[in-house]
Amino acid sequence: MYADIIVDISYEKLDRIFQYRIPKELEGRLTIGSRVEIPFGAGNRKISGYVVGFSEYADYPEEKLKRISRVMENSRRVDEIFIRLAAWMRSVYGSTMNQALKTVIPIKKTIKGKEKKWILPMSDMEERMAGLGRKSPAKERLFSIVKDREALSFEEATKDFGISPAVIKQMQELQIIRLVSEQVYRNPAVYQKEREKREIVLTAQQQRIADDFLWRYKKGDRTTSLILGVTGSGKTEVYMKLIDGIILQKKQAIVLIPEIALTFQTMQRFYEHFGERASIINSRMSMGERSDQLARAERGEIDIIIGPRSALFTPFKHLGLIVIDEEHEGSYKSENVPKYHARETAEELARLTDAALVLGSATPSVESYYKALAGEYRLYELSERVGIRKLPEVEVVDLREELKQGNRTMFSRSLRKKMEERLERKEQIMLFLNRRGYGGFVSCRSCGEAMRCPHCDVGLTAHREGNRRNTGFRGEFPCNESLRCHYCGYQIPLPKTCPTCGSPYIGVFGTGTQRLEEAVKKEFPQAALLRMDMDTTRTKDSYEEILSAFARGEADILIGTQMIVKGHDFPNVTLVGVVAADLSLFGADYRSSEKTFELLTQAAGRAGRGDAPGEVVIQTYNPEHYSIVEAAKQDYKGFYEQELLYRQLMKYPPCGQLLAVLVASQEEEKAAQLSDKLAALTADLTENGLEMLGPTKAGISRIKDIYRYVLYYKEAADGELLSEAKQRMERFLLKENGQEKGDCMVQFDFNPMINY
DNA sequence: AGCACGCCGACT
DNA sequence: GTCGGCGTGCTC
Repeated sequence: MYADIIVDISYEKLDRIFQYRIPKELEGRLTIGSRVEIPFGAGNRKISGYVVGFSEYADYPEEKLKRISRVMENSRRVDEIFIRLAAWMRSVYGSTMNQALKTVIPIKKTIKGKEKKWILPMSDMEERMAGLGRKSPAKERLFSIVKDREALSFEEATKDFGISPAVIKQMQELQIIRLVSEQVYRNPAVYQKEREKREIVLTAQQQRIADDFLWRYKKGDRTTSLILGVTGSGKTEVYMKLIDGIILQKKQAIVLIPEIALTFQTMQRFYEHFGERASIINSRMSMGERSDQLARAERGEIDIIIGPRSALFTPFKHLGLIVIDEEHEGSYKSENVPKYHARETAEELARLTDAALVLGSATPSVESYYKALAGEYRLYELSERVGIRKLPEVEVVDLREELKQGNRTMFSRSLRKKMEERLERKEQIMLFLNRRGYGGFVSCRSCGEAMRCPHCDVGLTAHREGNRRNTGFRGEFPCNESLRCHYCGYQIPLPKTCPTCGSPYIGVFGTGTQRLEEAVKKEFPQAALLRMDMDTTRTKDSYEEILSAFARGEADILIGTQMIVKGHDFPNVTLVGVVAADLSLFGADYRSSEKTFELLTQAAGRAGRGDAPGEVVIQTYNPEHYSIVEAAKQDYKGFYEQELLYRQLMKYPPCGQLLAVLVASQEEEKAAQLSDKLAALTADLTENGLEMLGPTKAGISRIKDIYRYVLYYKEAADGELLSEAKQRMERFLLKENGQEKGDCMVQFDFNPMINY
């Protein structure tokens, strides 16, 4: 047996596995995660590394393998746990150990590798240069460059002036120059002034849940809990009470929140109660700020961290509780390899650390509710809304009827009437459309040819930059109308004539937020509008800006995509209009109904959170579809029952497991060949009940000139055959191709959230 | 990152 | 020849 070891040096080129012999005296004393001291490099200098696996055979000339010097007993438990977690992620999600480790322990690399280094001249550098005995042209060269300057970046020196790092290092030691690394540590969180902690007052229902959970926690029961709480039932208060309880036992807590809901309001509530013992991480923070927070956590200066998916990897020494709010959110699944799901990973982390996991949602994922009903999770229900707020009244409008009546606008008569009323009463309106951009695709009405991206196999979408105020564009596009690719960002001005046949009759089809905005402007010219979608929120803060502008009452109507329905309370909003509920219903995705139900339920929850009662209008061509019917009733369980039938029938999760294998290559032929090969490799498993779909060209068969083939596997039971299939493919790829070589890239994605 | 190897020009 | 500086490449 040999040990696979990752070297504890923060340098990219060393970021891979090295194999070592295991000396007799250490046999059986090493586990994955052990920290060891090893001889490394030509000088056999002693460095530390982590055992990340064991191999029976050496992949490297056996005689060259060195022996592990010793185990470092004082290795930190946290590291060990994260390495085990990475090993778990590797085997479950199919990535390399390094990719997994990078996701789990990102600090080391970033803190040393990413910061910018500067070379500064020293005041007495001339004398020191003169003091050099021998001639040294490279030093002279650097000297002449630096002496007239304030500073020179390290990169510039090595790349542009061809000075090697060795020389720079020497000159630093000779005190001719000075090296400064730029670390921008802006003051991170805006801390509350010392003030009285705000105590949490719970309703009887909330209190019962908290008591029951903490009682079981003290007994050592670590069953995962699912809190099904209708919107406005005060899940956050319950979380805070649970955290209070585990802090009393000297434990720490991680609270995961979807990035989009990480608003100032949310953090405020935690700060008000927990003060400086709580800290927040978000994607707007610089690497420095982020690792600063993680260091504080490791030192035990904080007890609670609140953040998105990646906050899961906060190195607490005494983790006791992980809370995942809005657990159904798609953003908990990583888009990057390893494509881990925060919920599943949190479950494993909780197991490794003996922490408890609490999930919460008004519309739990079908998977989680299924487990709760099966008794695998403990189910808690919060059915009462806090205060006396009533559920909004929901009206479903059949757009087919509207069409029959000759109404061809985007607004049904009912929605229009209600909008007029609100505008008169100076109340606010939200219009929700599950689609971005100005319109759908652009095509020629003469020859029927659609405008497509030359690099990605998708249609281009039209964008109009008329309304500068809200668009977030800073005038970098000269044209007023443009065609853009949503995948690679390719952009051309909107052609006046068809590039294929020359006809001037080209037009924009479909609907989008910009189109809706124009329609509203035409119908309600007196109303002030704000629009929020991917295009108006390019910059990190514009999201917050738009929402707070709306909260301040600077506009009567907020138009937007799903972004506007998450989090945020707008007390003055009394009408929510879902303009076309079907848009998310027919995505070629088994989660379409679930997504639609979630979005509609959330959208409805936005109305009438203040004193005025709220109304919701859902416009649809499918008024009898269960996700619309049940969303209108705000009935999660009703939706779940019908959705489960569909999942059972189709063997989709939770009644089955899916594995998507994506094979990508610059050369289409190679991707096709490899995907065929992988299919052949696993073909015999179909006899045992594994279903294989494909391989075929991916739905988007080309992105940025990389061809994509996809292979789907489906299994009714526990996913054992899927793992078997994945393992076979991995082994094959490692042998034949060495992971990514062979000009192909292969990615595994379990129960994917997207369509390939 | 740190170390050694080998090249190259300069000087004994 | 030989010595030191400098770039390059490797590290199980």
